[in-house]
Amino acid sequence: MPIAKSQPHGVSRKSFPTKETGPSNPQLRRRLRAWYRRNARDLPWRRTADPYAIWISEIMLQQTTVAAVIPYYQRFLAKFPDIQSLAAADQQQVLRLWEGLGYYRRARQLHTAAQVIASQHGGEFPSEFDKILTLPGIGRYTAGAIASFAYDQRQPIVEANTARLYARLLALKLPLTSSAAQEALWGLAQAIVPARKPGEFNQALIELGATICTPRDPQCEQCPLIADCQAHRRGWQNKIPVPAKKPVIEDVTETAVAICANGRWLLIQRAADERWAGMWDFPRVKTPSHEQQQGNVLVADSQSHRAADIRTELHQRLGVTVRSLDEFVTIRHTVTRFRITLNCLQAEARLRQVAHPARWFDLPEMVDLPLTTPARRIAKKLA
DNA sequence: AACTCGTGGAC
DNA sequence: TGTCCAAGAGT
Repeated sequence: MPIAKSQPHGVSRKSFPTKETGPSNPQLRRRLRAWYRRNARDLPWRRTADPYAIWISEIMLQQTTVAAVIPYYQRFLAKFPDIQSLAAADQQQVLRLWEGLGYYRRARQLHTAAQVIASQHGGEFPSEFDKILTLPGIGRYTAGAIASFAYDQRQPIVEANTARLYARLLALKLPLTSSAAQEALWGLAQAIVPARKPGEFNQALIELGATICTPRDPQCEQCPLIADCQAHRRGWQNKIPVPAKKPVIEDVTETAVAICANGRWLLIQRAADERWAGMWDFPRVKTPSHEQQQGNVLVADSQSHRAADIRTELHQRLGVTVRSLDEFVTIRHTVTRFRITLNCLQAEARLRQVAHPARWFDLPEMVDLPLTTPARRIAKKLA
């Protein structure tokens, strides 16, 4: 469970360690607001006060760039303009609209949350911070964002842009993911958010982090807070925040088989406990490999999978007898900690009964399904 | 506290 | 080609 709900009125100005130029300096806030009024980008979710629309945008924006989100946001709101329409939708439609955006749990929880709001909040998005925070997929940041943007409540926010900005203002040398750093960042966020128009002010903080206080080569000369920045004062703006250590990437080779029978294709629905849960994929078989670590990468040296083995496994798992087995395409796909080389084969089979999670689809049906990213690429080549 | 979960753009 | 990174949440 999330911790330490913020206390909007619990922190006095004097309680935060501050100098003349500290975060409680009203000049700082005035400069930031003035800068924002001149430099704010015109983003779709800044044109609305609808908490539903703002909610959708915040979920989509989690770990996702603005440019990637915009077309998804437009399509999603066109299809599901309100909580009721989303709550009434079936999950496959929601996933289809989310396809390509990644982190699909967001879509499933968004859908669940809409149903919770419909059944438990009278269909109206809750305005109380603690109630917002209880909804699935909404954590401390997103609850604060919705509360401040949609309801203009004084709530602090810490996300990628603001975390970097705060870390530089404080010359914070800790990794941002550490609990000590998180405490400092939320402390500053709480101290800096004003009582007047906190939503606009939080947007201004994000905007400054996104466009001026960038990860690399920040444009300090254009920053309205240059005089308040401890990192700039010490010339550390390129050393803060300190990089986190990167996880080992594993190299994986798999074989996918596009099996056709009488114009229908065999797809598998991914299980709830695996990647791309609920989405459809071409059947895959593991390619035997011998992993070996090279530097920071686990490399799989894999001999090409024998056709006879693939045929046997498909028969055992799906009860399908494959006749031909031809090379099709190879897709390289990088996911969180894996670099997947997907050898795709094309095959023909007899149309036979298959049991869940497998199913046959004709081409028009297939293109309407929520497909995994590699499966979508394959489907496009088949069409 | 460390992992998991995706994808595409910038450099 | 590789590396970094994004309006995080859940476990």
